[in-house]
Amino acid sequence: MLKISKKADYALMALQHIAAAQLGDVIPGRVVNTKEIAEEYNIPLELLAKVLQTLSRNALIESHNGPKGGYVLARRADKITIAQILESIEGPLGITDCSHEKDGEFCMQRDNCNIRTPLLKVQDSIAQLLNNMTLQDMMGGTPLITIQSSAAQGVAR
Amino acid sequence: MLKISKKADYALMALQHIAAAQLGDVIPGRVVNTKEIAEEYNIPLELLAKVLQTLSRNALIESHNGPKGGYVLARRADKITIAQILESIEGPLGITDCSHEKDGEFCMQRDNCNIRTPLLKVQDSIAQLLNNMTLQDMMGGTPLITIQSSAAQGVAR
DNA sequence: CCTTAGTCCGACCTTATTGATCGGAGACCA
DNA sequence: TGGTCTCCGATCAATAAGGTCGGACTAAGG
Repeated sequence: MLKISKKADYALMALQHIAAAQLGDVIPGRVVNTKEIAEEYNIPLELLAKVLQTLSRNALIESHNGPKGGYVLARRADKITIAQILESIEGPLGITDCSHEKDGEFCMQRDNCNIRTPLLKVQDSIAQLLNNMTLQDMMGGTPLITIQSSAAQGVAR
Repeated sequence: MLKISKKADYALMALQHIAAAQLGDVIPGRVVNTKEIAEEYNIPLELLAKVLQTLSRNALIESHNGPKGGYVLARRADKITIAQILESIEGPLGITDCSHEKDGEFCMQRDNCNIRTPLLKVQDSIAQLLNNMTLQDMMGGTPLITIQSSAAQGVAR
């Protein structure tokens, strides 16, 4: 239960990879294309492309077309939260259907609903969790920043 | 995103109702049948029945057949956690596909996967949240527990 | 300047999961 | 013992996810 979609998974992997490339696993500011990511993680190429398009449309990454093109982070890794990434792909966080009811529409159970309030509390806790964790925080295994020792480069790629 | 299924929703409503009936909104120890719950909350009768069957099979409620039959809580409301309820309906908690991989099977991305560890941290936090909240806590606007998000700190570095 | 290879982009199809439904079996009470 | 009320298991339709195809654009290289 509460499983996030494959597309969201792919988005997280791709962003982690792009961030790592940009922070300097080889060359700082490097542009990385769809094919490279797809092969690295065994993700269906065309599906990953679709995911990256969505992320681009939501201004999390920037696309550069043509030969030597690819994607670059739109802003610093510590300014991109997990919540933003997931919401770009799967839409707004909503444990229940009645989480974001507009005026006028409401579920059939609304009148006597006895679980709405507690569930919204749970939802808030999860939202807080995802909002407080950034892409930077996910870069645990890979060396942060720095062009440094050749040992570090060996590990990174 | 992260939306729980309708069936899980129904399960929570039904259990809350059964618990309320049992704790004495009219008669303590009262047996409540499927039809009563379905009408109270405008839930499709047959679908709710299926949900209750599942809960019964998972030993969260006890079924009594025949006229004047119905369902009763299998144990005290403060001994039933939200996690147990949701898992009965939707299966074990798993943010990602690789959450409960058995030996031998693993996702294609496993080798170079860079997000598995941080996501498992997030999952643990959510599990903790759901395990610490009982059916009792959902009764009548009672105060709720809130966990502070420790996932981000735990993963960083 | 023009060709060409490489890239992103948007619409389409297939498959799996959820939501909902139907008829039957068992149990209790009169 | 008959009838009625209840739970139960198997089956069908709707929705969303996963995956695929061809076209449009860009920038380099001759």
